[in-house]
Amino acid sequence: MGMLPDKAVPDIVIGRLPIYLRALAHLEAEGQRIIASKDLAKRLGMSSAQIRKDLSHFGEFGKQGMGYDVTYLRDQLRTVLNIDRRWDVALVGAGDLGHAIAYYGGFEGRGFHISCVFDNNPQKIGRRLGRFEILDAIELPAKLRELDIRIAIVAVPANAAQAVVDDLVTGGVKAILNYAPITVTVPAGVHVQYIDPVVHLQRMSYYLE
Amino acid sequence: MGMLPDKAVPDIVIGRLPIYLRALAHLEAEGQRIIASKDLAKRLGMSSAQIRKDLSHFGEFGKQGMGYDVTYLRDQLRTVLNIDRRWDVALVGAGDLGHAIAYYGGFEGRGFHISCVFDNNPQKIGRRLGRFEILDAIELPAKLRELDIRIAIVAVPANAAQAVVDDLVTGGVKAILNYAPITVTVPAGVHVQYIDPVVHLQRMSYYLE
DNA sequence: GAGACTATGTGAGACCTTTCACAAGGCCGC
DNA sequence: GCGGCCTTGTGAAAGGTCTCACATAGTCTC
Repeated sequence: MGMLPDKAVPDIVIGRLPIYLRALAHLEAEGQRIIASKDLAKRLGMSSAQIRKDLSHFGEFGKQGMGYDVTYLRDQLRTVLNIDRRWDVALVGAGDLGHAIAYYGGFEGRGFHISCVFDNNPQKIGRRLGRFEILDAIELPAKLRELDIRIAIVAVPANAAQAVVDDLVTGGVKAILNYAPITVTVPAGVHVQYIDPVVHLQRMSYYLE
Repeated sequence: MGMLPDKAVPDIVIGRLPIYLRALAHLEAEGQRIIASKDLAKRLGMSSAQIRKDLSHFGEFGKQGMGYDVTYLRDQLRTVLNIDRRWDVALVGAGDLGHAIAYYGGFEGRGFHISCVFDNNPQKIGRRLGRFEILDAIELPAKLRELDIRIAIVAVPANAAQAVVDDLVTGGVKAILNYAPITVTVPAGVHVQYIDPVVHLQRMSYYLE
């Protein structure tokens, strides 16, 4: 009945697009107008064929003999990644880590905007964290629905993370960036990405000595 | 002449070991003595066969009919990952991000210990950041060799990151955790892992709407 | 405007990773 | 100690990803 969907693009390809996008932003800042897959590949430490094949999932963005127009390709990738708009993001956890995230200036200009901060500590609720008033985590699901928020960042201790994630899912969140050092469970259709610096360090220490 | 090396274990397998280790630490804290691959897999949202095959690269750690002894497997994974010891880590960058990292309590107890902090800002050099005196980044390579440091964390702005990484490599560092939002180039044999929260968010925003 | 050069987009094949499915081995109750 | 039950460790097969290499199409020089 409906048209057949394109075969889904592999997630591993999606994962590389933000890397390409980041490199293109730097190239543009450097004033470079055109970039060949070979040169981009060199910069990123990968093969040019991989870049070309990745991009080919979404269209033909290059010019044979020339390469890619930096600005055009950047705009195309933004569209593909759904960041040709600004996403509001909820931050849960107003401790040291939440503090650092709330003050981090790198979200604006790359598609994201922290719009509210939650904590469950009565000492903190109602206080300010930078430009935010800290909201009561008990209101999490209701507030998320009210603000129509789809993305959240979790910066709470490991033992609170699963409960927070459950509340986020109840509130309609579909994408979670989890700084808590624990693997959480979510229903199908909800995406989770993890940031645990120790996991990265441990992965590299395997190769040491 | 020398004995043939075992076929190298795929890096993707190495990347999962810290996840297993983290889950085992939680299981142990919960008082669980034994865990079956099936139950661990459920907790981590993966297949039990993958866990068993991953572990089989390093030995036979389980008991048929029973599962794995939590403490024993945890110790074995620590040994495999070379974290049955403590690694000293250098932190470069004493800004907001460096501050948050220096104060993060999660390194101790998981194999790592921040042992020195560098910055290139004359206003900061000589001041204190928590328990650290901030050292002059100009002395990076010499100091790293003196202290025999193999692992570093980069928390400087993107435009300074490549120069810092080059200094780290000169100083003998073999593993770099890079918080700067830029892909850096390193010689073969040096490992880099990236933490850029925006990259993670962008990857998930593809699936939204 | 013709020829030399360059870089894309892409099938085909090589290579890598995951899953399947089962033999082998260990526990438990009676 | 025997039968039933359970889970590991692992070849083989299936599935996924990357690289190769080239036809195609565009640029640039003269």
